[in-house]
Amino acid sequence: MAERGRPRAFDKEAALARAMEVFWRRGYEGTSMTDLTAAMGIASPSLYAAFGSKEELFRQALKHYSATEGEEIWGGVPGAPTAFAAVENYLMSTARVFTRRTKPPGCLIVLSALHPAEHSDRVRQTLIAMRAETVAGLKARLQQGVGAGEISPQADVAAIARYYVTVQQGMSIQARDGASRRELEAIARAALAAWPALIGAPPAAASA
Amino acid sequence: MAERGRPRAFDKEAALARAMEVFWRRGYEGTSMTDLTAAMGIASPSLYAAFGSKEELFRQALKHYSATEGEEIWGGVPGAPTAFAAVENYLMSTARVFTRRTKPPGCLIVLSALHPAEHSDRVRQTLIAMRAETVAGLKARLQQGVGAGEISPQADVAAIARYYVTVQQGMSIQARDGASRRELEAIARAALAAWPALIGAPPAAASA
DNA sequence: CGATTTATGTAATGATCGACACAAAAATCA
DNA sequence: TGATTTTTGTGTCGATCATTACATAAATCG
Repeated sequence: MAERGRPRAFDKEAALARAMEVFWRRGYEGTSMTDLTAAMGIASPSLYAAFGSKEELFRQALKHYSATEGEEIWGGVPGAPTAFAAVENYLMSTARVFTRRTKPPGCLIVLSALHPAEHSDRVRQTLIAMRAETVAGLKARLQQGVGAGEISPQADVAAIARYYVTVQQGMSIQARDGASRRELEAIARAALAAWPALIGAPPAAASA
Repeated sequence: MAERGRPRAFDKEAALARAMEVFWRRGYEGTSMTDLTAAMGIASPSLYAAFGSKEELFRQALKHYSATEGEEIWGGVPGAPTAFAAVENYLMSTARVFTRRTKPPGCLIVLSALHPAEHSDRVRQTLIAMRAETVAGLKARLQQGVGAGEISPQADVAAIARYYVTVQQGMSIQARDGASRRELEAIARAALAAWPALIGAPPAAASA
């Protein structure tokens, strides 16, 4: 390569991974520049030169999270053999990823910015959009299940997708409260127990 | 009454209600003294004289929340005719209370302090304990259902309670993301669809 | 080599955080 | 009335927030 100027003295990818973990554990607003520079092992001018600002660093941390943790949770969904297997894999992967001893519990995308605030509202809106995309992605996979004859065309796949994503988001709270992997798996199994009742025609009461 | 000294010039109960709503909307750390004094219509020395500190004000707001919103969500649970009716009432009340146009979406107890932080960790621990009490309360109501013969003695009532509380906590996230009352009710119905499968003996796979 | 470019460490910016000192105001008590 | 007690409004405390000036260090280019 041989680029001009003094070379960077730290590993940018490693520093980003550290930053991601701090945001994950403490939230966007709850993370201070002091927290970040301490965890990344660099001074603030280096952080600004490499990542732009706290908000831009967070956005790059979001990408890193999607590529690593997000992939581990969601990776099995698109190629799952059935719609049920996709949902099952999604929730069971969640139970595992949310309870690793070396990583913060729960989900970065769900927990990082839940409250409206002037100086973080763009971040919050981004996260809301990402969560909506999760519902849309699961709905799309369920729609495949309708095409495959696994799910009734009468079923409300949007509602089913929203339900399972809601359970997964609740698991973030539970993980924060100290729930074990086994407990999260039991929650996932309970949620999956509704499946047979959901994939048929909707009950008459729903359209009344 | 006739107490000594200059009388308070503001309504303490009304000011507490305003403070509760600010904490509810913006979270504990996300709420500043400036936010509070503006919403309550008083200056900070009056706030400190009447409520002690930001943390003590929050704790009193928590009590107020439990007595009003909490009661509206939970009130029907203890006296419900059946265990199923209790859970149904819990989730349906939640869908209504979480989506009132004049109030912040979602639950104060669930959303206010999810991240560990030095100057708010006692508050966070209190909220964790309150959420654990919710699970314990629902479990106790389900246990009554076991006694009444509605639920199999083999069923894992602790897991069932944790599952339904998890769904309700996920509904807080959904409400924050703009879900409507109808959408939350659909989530609740989907969660309730698991009920028949949950109240029998646990599947063999669960104990393997 | 000297000139240029980029990164680093120190230190400081203005803004905001929660909390409080202080004195004036408004009530009761003697 | 004067003494006592409590609240109110103004102003400010040190600490911390995200961000950046500035000078120095370390690399490449000519």
